[in-house]
Amino acid sequence: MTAEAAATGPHVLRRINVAGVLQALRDSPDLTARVSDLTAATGLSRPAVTRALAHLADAGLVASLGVEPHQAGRPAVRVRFRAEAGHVAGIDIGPHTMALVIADLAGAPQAERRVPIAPAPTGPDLVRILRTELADLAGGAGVPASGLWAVAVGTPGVVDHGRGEVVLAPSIPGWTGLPMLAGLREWLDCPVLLDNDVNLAVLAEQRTGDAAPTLLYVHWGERIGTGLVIDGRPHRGAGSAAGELGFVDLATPIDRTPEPAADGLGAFERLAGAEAIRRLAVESCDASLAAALRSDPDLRPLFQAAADGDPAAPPVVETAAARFARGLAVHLLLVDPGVVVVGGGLAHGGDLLLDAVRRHLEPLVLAPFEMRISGLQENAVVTGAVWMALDHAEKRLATLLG
Amino acid sequence: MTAEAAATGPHVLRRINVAGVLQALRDSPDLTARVSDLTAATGLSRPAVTRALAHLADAGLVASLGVEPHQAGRPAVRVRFRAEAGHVAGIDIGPHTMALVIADLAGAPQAERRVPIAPAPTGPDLVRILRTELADLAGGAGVPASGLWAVAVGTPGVVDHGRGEVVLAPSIPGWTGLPMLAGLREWLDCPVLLDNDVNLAVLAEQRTGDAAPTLLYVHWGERIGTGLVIDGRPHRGAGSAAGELGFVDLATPIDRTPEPAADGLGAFERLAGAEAIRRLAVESCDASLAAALRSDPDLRPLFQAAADGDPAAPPVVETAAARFARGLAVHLLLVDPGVVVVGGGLAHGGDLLLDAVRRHLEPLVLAPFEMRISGLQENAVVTGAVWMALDHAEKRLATLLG
DNA sequence: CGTCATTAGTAACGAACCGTTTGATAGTTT
DNA sequence: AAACTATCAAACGGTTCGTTACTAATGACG
Repeated sequence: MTAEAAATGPHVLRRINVAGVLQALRDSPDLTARVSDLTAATGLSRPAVTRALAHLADAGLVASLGVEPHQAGRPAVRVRFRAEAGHVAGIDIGPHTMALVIADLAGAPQAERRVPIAPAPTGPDLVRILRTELADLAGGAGVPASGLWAVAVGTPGVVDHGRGEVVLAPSIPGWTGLPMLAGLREWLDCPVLLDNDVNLAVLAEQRTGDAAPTLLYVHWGERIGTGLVIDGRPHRGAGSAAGELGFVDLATPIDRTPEPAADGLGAFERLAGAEAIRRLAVESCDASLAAALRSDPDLRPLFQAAADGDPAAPPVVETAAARFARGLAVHLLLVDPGVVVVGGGLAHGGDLLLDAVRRHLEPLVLAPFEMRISGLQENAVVTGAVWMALDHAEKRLATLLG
Repeated sequence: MTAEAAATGPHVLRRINVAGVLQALRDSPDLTARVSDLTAATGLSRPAVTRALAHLADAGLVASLGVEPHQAGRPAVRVRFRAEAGHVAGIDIGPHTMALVIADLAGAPQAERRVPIAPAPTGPDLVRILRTELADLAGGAGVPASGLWAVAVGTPGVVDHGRGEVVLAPSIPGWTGLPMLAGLREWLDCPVLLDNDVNLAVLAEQRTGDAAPTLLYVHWGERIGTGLVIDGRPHRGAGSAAGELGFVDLATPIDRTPEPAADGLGAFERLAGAEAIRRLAVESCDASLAAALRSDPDLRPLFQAAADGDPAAPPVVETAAARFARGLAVHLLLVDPGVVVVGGGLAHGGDLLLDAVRRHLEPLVLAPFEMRISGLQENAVVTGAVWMALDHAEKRLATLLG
């Protein structure tokens, strides 16, 4: 048995056509359609569509809505995709909060929750919280645990998506190599996927946003990292280590050997990360603003000051934009993604900051690009987790068509 | 008509199965197989395979080889993929030579030729040479012009692969925006594809080499550029401008604005390109070696000197490796390709040079990687062009299965 | 109020494909 | 020469689709 590339009979044809009808139904507005709509969309004959719908109804994936308002002739029966036939969960394990969303097969959220996490949690702590909250959330939404078709979890750190294991997570003790997924899979009896949070954020931006097939997401906060979607699929790299813009070294002169990092941050993060910008601002701004920035890592006061005409703020914004542009330019030169979405704490800088970045970027790159602020913000990672779980749920859906 | 996603009848099933049988045959060693081999490989029944082979024979894509030596029982008939049913051409338009290869559908070269090009050619010159040489080569190989299913052309510069147009080619006057492809297509009556030479070189490395699905090719010569294959498909970027490692600026201090280039080279090319290395060597090596390097841009004497124990050579090699590592590290951090293949003039440095690069690279990156010298060297681009033409020929092959 | 036009759904038929079964064929081995 | 083995070819039943003809349901109009 080498490839098994070929089909083996008419029943395969039926499966293809049933899948096609289902696809057409799910692509329809409101997830409902008349039989005639489906014949037009699939190119199949009416009897073939009817047969396919009968199969889908047997599998519990479509239901009839009865007759609909009509103009002339016999009223058509509307059929509906039963999105409630299955559910998925997306989970974002962030540094301070855990976000959970349960969505149906159409991706519509059925229940969501944000749980604050006590400082300095350990890996086992997080697993415990996750299990408690997920069970409670699912129960409240009337979704039995067996009704979950797939669960996707996003976490900071380096994640081996293939093996579903956290490879490196400096900020959470006891998180690396934890047999978390095995336990969750056993408990939930469904696939549990794990991925880097930035990878999930890109996915969310790409699916939810303007649907450019290739897109670069840049997390610009204290840490700096990028996620890349190429032709609709996340690019993680051979060792799940792509997107480490934060570790690019633009500071050390070319013929000097870079020093190893002492604080766990990457070279570019030390130059252009939120903490670096904050320190710049504290040094150069007047007393009241400096005091505000000294007490709180949030940079919004800085951007507010710039918007209000404080003369000390613009040079800081300018420097931040210039440095960030130097790093981003490298990525654009190497990958040319066409569309860049910026998220993270610095996204609060808005177009004020982004316009400065664009201005500095323009002479450094060779190809045109678009750049915008993330529209999802703190929901990006959960949303991406839901999308990834949905992608996986397709496989289970396919088995129901036989 | 939105998607037409579904199949529409048993004939589609037949097409799938015929394609599967053909695939199994083409995957067989020597491109030949017995009927029983094909039933095992495809999972189809013997009559189904026989029917499929009859269709393929009608289309001219398979032929019988008669009975074969046997052990016991009735001797089996061997069938053969008729690779000579169609041909493709790959063409590499380099700065000094034009290389042409005509290959059959199996990718086996039927005729090849390298033509020196007089210095400073114009675009129309190149088109004239291409047409003459291609017609002559095809004629000599017994392949009528109408027997070409696809032609792929690789050229330096920025190429819009989608529209098949040279966007930017600083070194060849009258090459940009030339309606070359329209003319060639009309003459040849087959698809003519155009792509950047580095993109084709990667493709060749990926298909010919150890078949890692994701691979980064770095051309390290006077110019520096990279090509990327992700999951078997070339990544060109949204604006066909990916892979411009040569323009990455690692020299300008972070808070200074980079100067626009005066010589057409990129910032990293001015640091680590062949010309920069040569100048370094001329300055620091002793008289005889310096003289050799002054008169000839070829760097092989430098590497020879290093291998022979000349004390002046290692520091130059070391500096070159260190600088190159700094640039390559950026690419590895952002994309994590896993496998890096180095081509171009500096590839003559061999493992002597590459070991130094590996040593400098190791503390700069986060994920493991393999790095090796290109095995194809000056044939990389033509070979890649043949592969790309073959990829396109698949479409025509598919139409023959109906 | 009845008829007609219009649209939706259903049943029957023929065509195409696949897999299984059965029988014929061409060699080798005993 | 007979037995054996693996391959090839033909016939049959099952599944799927598309086409065609027919029935069903509703609004418009006389």
